[in-house]
Amino acid sequence: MTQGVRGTRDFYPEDMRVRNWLFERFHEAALSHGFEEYDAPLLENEELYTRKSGEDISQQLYNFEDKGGRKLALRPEMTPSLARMVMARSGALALPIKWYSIPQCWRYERTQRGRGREHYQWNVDIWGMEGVEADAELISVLVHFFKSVGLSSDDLVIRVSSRKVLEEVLGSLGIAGDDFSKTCVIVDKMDRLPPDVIEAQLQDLGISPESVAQIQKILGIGDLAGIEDALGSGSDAITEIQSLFSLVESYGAGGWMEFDASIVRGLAYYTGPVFEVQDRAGELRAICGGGRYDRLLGTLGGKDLPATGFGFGDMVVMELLEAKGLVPDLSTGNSDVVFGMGPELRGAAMTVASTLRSKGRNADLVLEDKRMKWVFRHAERIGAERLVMVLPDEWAKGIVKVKVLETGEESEVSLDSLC
RNA sequence: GCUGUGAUGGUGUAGCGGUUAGCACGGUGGGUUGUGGUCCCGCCGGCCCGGGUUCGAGUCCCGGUCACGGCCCCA
Repeated sequence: MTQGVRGTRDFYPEDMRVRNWLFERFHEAALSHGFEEYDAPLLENEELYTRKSGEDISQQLYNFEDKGGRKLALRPEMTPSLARMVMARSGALALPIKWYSIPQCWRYERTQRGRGREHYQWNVDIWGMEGVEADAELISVLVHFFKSVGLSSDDLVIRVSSRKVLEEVLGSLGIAGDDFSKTCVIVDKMDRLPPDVIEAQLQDLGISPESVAQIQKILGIGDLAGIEDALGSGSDAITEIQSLFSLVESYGAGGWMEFDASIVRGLAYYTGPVFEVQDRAGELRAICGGGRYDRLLGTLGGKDLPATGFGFGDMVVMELLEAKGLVPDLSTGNSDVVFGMGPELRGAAMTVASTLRSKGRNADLVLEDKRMKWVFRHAERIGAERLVMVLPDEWAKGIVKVKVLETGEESEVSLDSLC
């Protein structure tokens, strides 16, 4: 009876304080870079997510039929909703747009440590810019956030590649278009699935074992020089990646980023630079993932508009912050406890509380008949700064007693000068 | 889909065949106190459900339910 739905979390006030702290850092990092917040419904039509590219996301949809027989899904990610919103106003939006959101996202799957069926995912996206300047700006938002919670490039690394690297390799093998997207989804699983499974899936797409070996060799490259050797310095993919690294260097964030050809990402819609943030120790799942998706609107039936963005879940980063001792002790934010001695002073206590509140103090008024002992313990438990006592003799003279709890210092203050 | 571990007051836990089922927090009443944080005392409140083994089960066995992990998979 007291249990929530499997894979969901309750946020008690002490948990909510931490969540708000984290979200405030998200907001601040995005706002500091000129992004605006948006939101969309948690419920979407299922067809928004049922793509044809073999992505598992559609298998893990938290979906159902409503009373009108409509097939709906709880959003597993924010990007399709965002794409829908952008498409609906495609002619009217002043480009580029820089938007962010902290939506709750859902998926139906087996729960594990750090993986519920629900999480909050900070999404930051730029639409209407083709250049890697936009991708670099996203990296800057991320680095700003990490610094603001006390994480450094010793803790984290942003691993970057580009779908164009694979595109060039696969193109030379005669694989392009839809097959290319499907290949990316399979290649993304290479380090998780047995080689024969991967080979079988790739051969279904008409890719020979020799080509598979070629792909694997490219994916093993972990530095820019290596990939330049492999693709040739004139290649678009190389030029783009080099440009991105150079821009990130200008932001002063060069130390955070590394090239890694094995970063592919499991979503079919990526088209250009893709990245993941991982902990240096390699103990956690990816903290954040993102990339460029210039042709998503086209697949949804609209006109293409270049776009790039990332999604950043709240669970994995909290694990890291807790492990590093970076989650601060947060107080309840109550500054005053107001207590009227006895029922006849209840009204007076309300007047005092109102006065304090109008002066901008957070006042927790004791609404019941409680003993002084309880009031003190209560004030201590909620971490109040002061206890404001309305006592019979003093109140007769228009005075209240104010006690600073930490120091024990006590003073008598008239209602007029109370603040 | 496969698998492991667990379930004891409201919360967190100890107990591993015979205990008045212990402790801490909480709630409540009282003592001390300046009607006053600490401290001290009393009280409230519990063995997930159903079978079985046993003279006797919170404890062992079987089934169920739920929870938390791991694998598979992964926005």
